[in-house]
Amino acid sequence: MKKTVLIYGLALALLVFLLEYFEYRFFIREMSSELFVFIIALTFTGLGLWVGKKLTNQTKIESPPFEQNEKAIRYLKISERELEVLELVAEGLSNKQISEKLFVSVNTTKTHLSHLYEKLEVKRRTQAVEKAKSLKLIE
Amino acid sequence: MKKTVLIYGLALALLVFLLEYFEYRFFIREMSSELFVFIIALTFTGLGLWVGKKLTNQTKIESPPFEQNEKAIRYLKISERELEVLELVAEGLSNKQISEKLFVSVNTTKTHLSHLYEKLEVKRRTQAVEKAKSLKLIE
DNA sequence: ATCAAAATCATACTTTCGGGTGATTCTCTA
DNA sequence: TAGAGAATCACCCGAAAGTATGATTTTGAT
Repeated sequence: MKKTVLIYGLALALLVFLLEYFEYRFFIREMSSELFVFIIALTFTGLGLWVGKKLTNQTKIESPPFEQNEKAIRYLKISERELEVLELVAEGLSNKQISEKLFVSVNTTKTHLSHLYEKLEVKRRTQAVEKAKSLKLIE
Repeated sequence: MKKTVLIYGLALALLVFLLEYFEYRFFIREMSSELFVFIIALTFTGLGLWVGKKLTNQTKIESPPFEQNEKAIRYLKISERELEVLELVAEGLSNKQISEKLFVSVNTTKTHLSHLYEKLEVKRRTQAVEKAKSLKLIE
């Protein structure tokens, strides 16, 4: 990162220096103004591309961070509690285990699940997990 | 992609045109040569970065290719048929649906599943799917 | 040809899920 | 403060899932 910026700065400085040194007015007389601008433009487009590649490579190779699709959650009108249940289902817990974790009765868990199935338009918990993951509702 | 290149081309053409139109020699007299080069360079570095971002975003979002962990499958002694069942379970199918797809009885499917649960050391289909995915047995 | 593993199926039984219905309490907002 | 939505719980019933045990058939390797 720092290295990339440094190299970029050096390249920039070098170009300016060279132009100055060789009296760039001389070049201008030799080539058309369009060509001159073109060369500068292409050079620095290349540099920009290169810098961009360096920068993105360093941020993208890392872990692909999970970002929850909150829009979808809102759109599907899935409540906080329902989402909690969904996450636990995705971990493979049984209704009973989920109920114990959340300190509610099994019936409550079942109700939440029923609502989830409706909203996700599925029939089974496995399908719910699949859909929820594909919609990025859960990790 | 095409759009990106098009916009880049247009920006380039526009700049050249403007410089020509306003007799850019006039500018040069007003500002130092370093400054002139600087502005061009910065402009096209920015363009390069932008183009780079567009391009990488389109190539990087692609799919990270799935490669099955065959070693683990062999180590766990999971048979072909069992793996098939596992994949269908992961798609959210019921035992009945799986049985129909594989042209076997529900009992057979259940037997395969029992064996899978043993080998994966889990109790439920949801956990089996979770574990199988984390072990890269299935996609 | 024999042996072992895998695949198939069955029967019986228990547990878990899921659907349907209805009720109560809480909380937030118009 | 009235009303809507969320969370809680209960009861019932049928369907699906999972367990246990045992049996037969296929298949591949020795």
